[in-house]
Amino acid sequence: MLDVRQLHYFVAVAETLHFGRAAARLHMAQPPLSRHIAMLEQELGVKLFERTSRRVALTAAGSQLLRDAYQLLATLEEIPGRVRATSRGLMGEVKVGFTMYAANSVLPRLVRRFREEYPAVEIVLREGLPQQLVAELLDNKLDVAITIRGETGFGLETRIVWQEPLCVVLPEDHPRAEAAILHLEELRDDAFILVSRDTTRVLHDMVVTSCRAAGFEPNVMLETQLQQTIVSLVAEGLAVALVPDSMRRVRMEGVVYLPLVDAPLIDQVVALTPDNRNPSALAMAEFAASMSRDS
Amino acid sequence: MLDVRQLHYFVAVAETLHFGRAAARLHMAQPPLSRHIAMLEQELGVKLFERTSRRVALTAAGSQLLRDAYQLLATLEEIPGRVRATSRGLMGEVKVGFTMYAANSVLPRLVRRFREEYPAVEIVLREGLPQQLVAELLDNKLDVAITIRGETGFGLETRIVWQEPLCVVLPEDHPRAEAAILHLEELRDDAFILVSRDTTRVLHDMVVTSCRAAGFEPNVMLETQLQQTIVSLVAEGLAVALVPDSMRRVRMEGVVYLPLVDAPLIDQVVALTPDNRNPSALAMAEFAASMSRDS
DNA sequence: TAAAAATACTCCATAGGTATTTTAT
DNA sequence: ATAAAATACCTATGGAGTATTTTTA
Repeated sequence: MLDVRQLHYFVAVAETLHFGRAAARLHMAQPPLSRHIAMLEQELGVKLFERTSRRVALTAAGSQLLRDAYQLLATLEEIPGRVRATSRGLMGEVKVGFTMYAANSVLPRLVRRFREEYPAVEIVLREGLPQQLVAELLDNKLDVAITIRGETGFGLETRIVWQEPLCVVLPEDHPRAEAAILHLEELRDDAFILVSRDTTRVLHDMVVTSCRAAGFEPNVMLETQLQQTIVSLVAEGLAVALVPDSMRRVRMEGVVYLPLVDAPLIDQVVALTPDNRNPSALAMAEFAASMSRDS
Repeated sequence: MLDVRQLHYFVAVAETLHFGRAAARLHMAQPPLSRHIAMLEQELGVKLFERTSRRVALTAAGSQLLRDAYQLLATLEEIPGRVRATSRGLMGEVKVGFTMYAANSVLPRLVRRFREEYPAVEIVLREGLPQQLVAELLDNKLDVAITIRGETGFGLETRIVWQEPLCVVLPEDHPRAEAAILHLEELRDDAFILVSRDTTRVLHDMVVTSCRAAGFEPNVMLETQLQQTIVSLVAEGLAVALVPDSMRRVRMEGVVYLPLVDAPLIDQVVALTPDNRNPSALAMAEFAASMSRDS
């Protein structure tokens, strides 16, 4: 294997074309320098310099080695910086899982701003259902997940990144569809569509709890897996529903979204396992949490 | 500057995740290996391994270093081969000058075949007049030149790569235009166009000498710089000319090319300065000379 | 308590220094 | 004749070894 120190020596001689001056530049005496070049030539089995006592010139092989040595020494010098950057989270990869709720609210901004701050960090994005995300976190398939608080279970660190109220979705021919704002008890006689409890327990329970707090038991007509389905069914005039405010982005013929008095807040959190040692993941989590504080 | 030996040690530990086994693989004892990893970590200012007495794992910085180290060590291993290849002429660059005579005859084949044999040698081609090529050779602007023997002057090494006879160009309405072959003396009363002596002395003199050998002094109507011009003027029916056989490739309305009995041969040579140390140039010269022997 | 990494110290190989010779202009 | 590279020989730094201690699962 080539000795990198000898490559340095070689570069000095190749640049000065003078063993004495090269030695001075290297803060060493000339004889050991001559010896090192001779060793290098022997190891390569190739003359690197045409030399007389008056003139030193590179051979073709020498020029090639000079080019290669420049390249190698440059990459060698870059390595420490890259490694240090990685240890500070400025370089690397974060695998981010997220729910559709995040996709419709905080995720795009988070990704955009994080990319500005950490351009050398590769962000790998994967959408999934809340439980799935938790499983992948615990399995180290994901670094962080942007999901709904309460779906995270134990053993995960969570920090709030976004809060949004529930709002009401009504068919546009509903008697209250023209209202500016609703009290939940005005819907005590309506049929409700809920997201199923085993998909997003927190959202399901939040709706039921809110209704009970408003003094009635909701009349649950059916439960679905996806929020999108809820909106579609409301559009058919079959029922009403409570959905996260960010669902307003899903515009659909035949539905209206209305705010709710004293609407309960849904917390979106960034979650990660406490033993995650990926500095970019920690940076991402910290960044997400700070974004929530700022806005 | 990072020590490459330490990078090797690091790779061994990173691959085995076990200091003892890594040391065994490196044919060394475990303590110095631990010390080297510690030094590397100190130099980088970064933890490379999470280690307990039971488990060793890479940190994010460690993974980054592993990737970088692989890359660096691989290029380091490639260098000797590249340098040796360069010294044997298998890699590098040859600057080849050539005349239009070469372009019309031997050059295309030479370049094609040389590229097959020496795919890693970059061939830089430049067309020029014979004297210009010689000047650029002496000035080290060119490595080799494919030109006409006799135009090379002194101080150059030359080897024949191609020989071709002179042939006759006639206007198609010339009385001898239907002949299968001509004796030069049949043209004793025709007007001649010659290439000017200061452009291609050898060609000029060869025509004059041939005519004299055939027993007459050529009636020189005019002299031109370019063979192409000669053919154009012959097409106008103004005169006849003797041109290298490869000029037949220049087909033109109104001219016919005929062979000549006892036609003198023009030698094309590869020329280079005797002090050229570019192995690719020597390879090219040798290759060109051998091509002439083979065909 | 046992397996494995870290520390203490010892030794020698080799990188570098000084003195000198060789070489080419 | 002289500038500069090569050779001879010496010295000492630091890398590797052995023995031992520390650590944690």
